Amino acid sequence: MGLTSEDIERLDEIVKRTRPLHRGDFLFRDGDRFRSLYVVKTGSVKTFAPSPEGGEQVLGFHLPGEIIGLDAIDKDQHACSAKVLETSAICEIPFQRLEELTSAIPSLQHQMYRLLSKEIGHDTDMLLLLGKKNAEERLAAFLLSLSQRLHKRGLSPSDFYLSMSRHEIGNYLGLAVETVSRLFTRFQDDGLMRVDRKHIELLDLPALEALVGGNGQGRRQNQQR
Amino acid sequence: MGLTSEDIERLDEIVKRTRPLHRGDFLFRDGDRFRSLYVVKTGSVKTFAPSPEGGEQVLGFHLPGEIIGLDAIDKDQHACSAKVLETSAICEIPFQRLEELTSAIPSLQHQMYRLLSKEIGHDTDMLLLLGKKNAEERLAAFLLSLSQRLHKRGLSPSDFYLSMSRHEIGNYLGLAVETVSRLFTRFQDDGLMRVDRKHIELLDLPALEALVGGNGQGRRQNQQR
DNA sequence: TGGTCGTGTTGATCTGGATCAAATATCCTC
DNA sequence: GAGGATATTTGATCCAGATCAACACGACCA
Repeated sequence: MGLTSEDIERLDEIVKRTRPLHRGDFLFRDGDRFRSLYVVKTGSVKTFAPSPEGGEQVLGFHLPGEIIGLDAIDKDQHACSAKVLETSAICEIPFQRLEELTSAIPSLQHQMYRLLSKEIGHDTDMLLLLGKKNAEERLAAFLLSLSQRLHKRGLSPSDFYLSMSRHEIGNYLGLAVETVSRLFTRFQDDGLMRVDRKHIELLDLPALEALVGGNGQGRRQNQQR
Repeated sequence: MGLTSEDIERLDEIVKRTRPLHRGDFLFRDGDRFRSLYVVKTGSVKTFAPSPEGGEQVLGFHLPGEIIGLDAIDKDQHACSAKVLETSAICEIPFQRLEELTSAIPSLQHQMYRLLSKEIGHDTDMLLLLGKKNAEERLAAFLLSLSQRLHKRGLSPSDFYLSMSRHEIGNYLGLAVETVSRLFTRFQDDGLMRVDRKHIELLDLPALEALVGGNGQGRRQNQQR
């Protein structure tokens, strides 16, 4: 990424490795002072924000290689909580130190801008998903997203375990638990995947992609074409 | 914001003022190479992304003081289009130049991080809105958001014109045009606001806030409490 | 003055997915 | 390994909001 090995070393110096965290542990809670970004090394983390009615909105599931906490820079305070879904190794990067480093290393600064920008892009994708896609498309998109992200880390794109509950999946996708459950059943019946508890096998990636893509016509066809 | 007048001047030097743009003009289209960020001085702009089915998702409406294009840094290419909604004055900031400047001015770099982070925060709010709120709450939130943003720029928080169509509002909020129209009528009947064509008068801000806030119970109560 | 087009409103109907209700299946805890 | 709490699944019903279908305005123009 345009960083010299010396740069990498300097970056490496400010990263704190914490001992493994376990299911249910918090990286931070909403309202906490913002100090660090976190990077998932192994395991998974969910972030979620309280909604005014007392419920919560799951904002994302974070897999190895992904960064958490970027939304807190603005207000210097976390607006969401991050909870570990399974035993995980997480790195902590004190933001103050990182910021100093990025001032000194232009290519690192550029990477930071890209990282923040990429996060906006993800959110945009979610907006499209929540605004325009039906239940089936949402779940297919979710499964494919997991698949692709795991694959990027060298893991199997078609055989993996879900570390989150159906409840959390539903919350994330704006669907009721029951709908998620029914869709898993339907997808299995249709030969798209095999589901056993938390264990997922995607049998027909192309078909799932077609579902997300453009064949099905979204929520009928809602709004502007 | 921790910038000296000299800093401001250097920043000012790289900003391009373009002649006024008119309704329908594009700042950029999705797929365009990313070169600059844009800041609305007066008027308004909508950004929207194509959805696979051929429709589009309105991603945001941008009012004076707001910045456009941050999502394109990552891929060095725009993933959405930006269209002017009414005669508007827009500033262009070549990103390359800005990036050089932020390397030299730490407080400006910090502002950039905050800006990007804030954008993520906005998107997060929208996710919550689309994922957990019903039609009524969405429209109330939309109106209040406009109100607050206009007020921040010294304009009336309760009396303004909508530069976007009902269609665009619906698309943005994940609602059908008809629903938006009906809600305007209902809000008016309930004495919350006065609507005349594009002209809006908010008569009862507190009541609107209550609608968004926590009294109504969202989409019933959906998902986790 | 009348016609056409785009936008907005209003009414009737339909439906995807939420809710409600129950029956399992898993998971802990001691 | 029994017993209670939690998660998941499945079935029945309901309803907010989408869709379908007219109709009402302007705005603009010939």
